[in-house]
Amino acid sequence: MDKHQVAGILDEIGTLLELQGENPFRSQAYHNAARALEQLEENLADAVAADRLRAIPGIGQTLQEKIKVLVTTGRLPFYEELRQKTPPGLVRMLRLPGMGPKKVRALYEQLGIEELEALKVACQEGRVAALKGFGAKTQQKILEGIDFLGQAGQRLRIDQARALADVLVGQMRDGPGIIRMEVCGSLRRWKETVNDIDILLSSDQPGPLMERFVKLPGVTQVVAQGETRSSVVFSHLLYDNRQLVSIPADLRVVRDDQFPFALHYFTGSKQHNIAMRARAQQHGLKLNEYELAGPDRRIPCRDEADLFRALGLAYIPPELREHTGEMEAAAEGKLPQLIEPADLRGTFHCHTTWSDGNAGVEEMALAARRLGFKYLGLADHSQSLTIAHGLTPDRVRKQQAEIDAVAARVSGIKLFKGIECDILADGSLDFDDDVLATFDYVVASVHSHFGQPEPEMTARIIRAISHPRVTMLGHATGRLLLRREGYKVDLEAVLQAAARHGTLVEINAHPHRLDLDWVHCKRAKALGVRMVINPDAHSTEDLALVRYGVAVARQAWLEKDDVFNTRTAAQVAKALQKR
DNA sequence: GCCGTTTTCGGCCCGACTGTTTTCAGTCG
Repeated sequence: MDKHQVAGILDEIGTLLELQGENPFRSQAYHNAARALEQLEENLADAVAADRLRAIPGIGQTLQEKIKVLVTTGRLPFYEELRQKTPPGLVRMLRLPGMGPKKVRALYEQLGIEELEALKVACQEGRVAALKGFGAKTQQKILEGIDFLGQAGQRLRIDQARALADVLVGQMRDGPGIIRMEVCGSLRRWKETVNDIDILLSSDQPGPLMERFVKLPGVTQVVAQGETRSSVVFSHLLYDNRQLVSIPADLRVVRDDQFPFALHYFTGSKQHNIAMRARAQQHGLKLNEYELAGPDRRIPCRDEADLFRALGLAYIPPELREHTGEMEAAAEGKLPQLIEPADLRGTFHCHTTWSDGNAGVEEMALAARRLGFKYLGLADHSQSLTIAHGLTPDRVRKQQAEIDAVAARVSGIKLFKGIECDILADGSLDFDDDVLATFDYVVASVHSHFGQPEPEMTARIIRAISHPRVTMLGHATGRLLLRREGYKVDLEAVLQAAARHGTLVEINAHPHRLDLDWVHCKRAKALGVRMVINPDAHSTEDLALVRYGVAVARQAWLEKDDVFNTRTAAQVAKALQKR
């Protein structure tokens, strides 16, 4: 059982305990432990074997033992008993907005409702409104919530949420009365997926702004409207008007002198905030979303940097605010100089119409130049991937001739000739050495036999990346975002092999299949692996997706030198030649 | 269930908003 599975079970236990009406701090302890496990960099089985779990903050004696049982036996009697006495439908009912464990429990105990479908019927028959503590409005909200869950209610990918946030902010900006405005929450921390959009603004007249917000075009539901905070559901068409995407959006308004505190507070994460409040307490101060204050004085701050400084901390970038050691590092002045989007000088994993891309070589080159890139690596698919028009050796020659021709025509951008070469089932490569030798670089990727058992998949990838012609490993885990699945691979072993052979490992930045997450990247860095941020671009627009890769790199505390494509074109050319 | 330079017991962030209440519990972030 890997750490994600164990973390999932601990999370579920926490939820089940809430539904049992347990001490909330006890259930919280399970959620906290789940979070801690997700961020574990090393292999969970190793940590268990070496008795290192206890050292992780949030995991004590009891949880260490439960995790150990789970990892070694794959089961946990305590969990199974808990599941037995809680109908699984109750967990789904918790996802309804405004429904917490107490309400779900009341519905179950007093009406015997244990499924969303039964709840809907009970609402329609008016039985819910008759319950003590419930009423007509609650009943109506539940019905709306069931509807919303049916059509949306899912976490959104960050690229979709950003697009919607841009629309919302743009619409708000058109009006008067706004002093400062910022998108905060998990969106500002660049999490892969987000639950909602949080917008914070400062103003002297919150009332009219609230009115405007809830009446914006695209607002399909007003969930709450107060003097300083409103919640709506916002819907917008994305992808050339082909897909309607909905997401809850919150607006909060504060006075301008409160803005830095509110910005920090609403950016989170929750764990980071709790740690910050504790630190404020150690300084004899109280921190909330409005102020940092002692018993007899308020400490004025113009921006977040002032706030951190007042607590003896260097400025912590939003991407680092996950309570994973950033406070300690900031206190000791040991925060890294994070890689910046502008540090990227080019990218490598890009397809063209020669295989399954939808733009030609020249179009891609021009688009890369417009983005300010100094070089672009073209890496179409190799011959085995027939479904994607993989290049045969003959077409490789023709494509390379075209790249030379485009390079001669287009100035200001250097083109590298690459290939995304399939790793065949046995770990051999899809071209003979004489063909491989014609490329500036080779990205090796798995595109077939995804179902191989872990040992075979691992051996296959390690064999491929130890090949002297292979420059970088493409989508190392094949992880698909939202579905969270990839191929089964011992990533630790793969990263160690990459470190041994000096193989670059790609941070695949395409939001659809973001591959290495920040925990993986931290581990990779610790093992001495250098990374490369690639968008797996199939269109000119996809090139801009490297920004998401930069976000992952920042979350992993990577600096400019940790990432290969921060080098100049000349440095890249030299490095590739040496191989 | 976790945690400890005020603590091994008694805390555990805290304020806004809603709905059902008549002073507050539940939910959310």
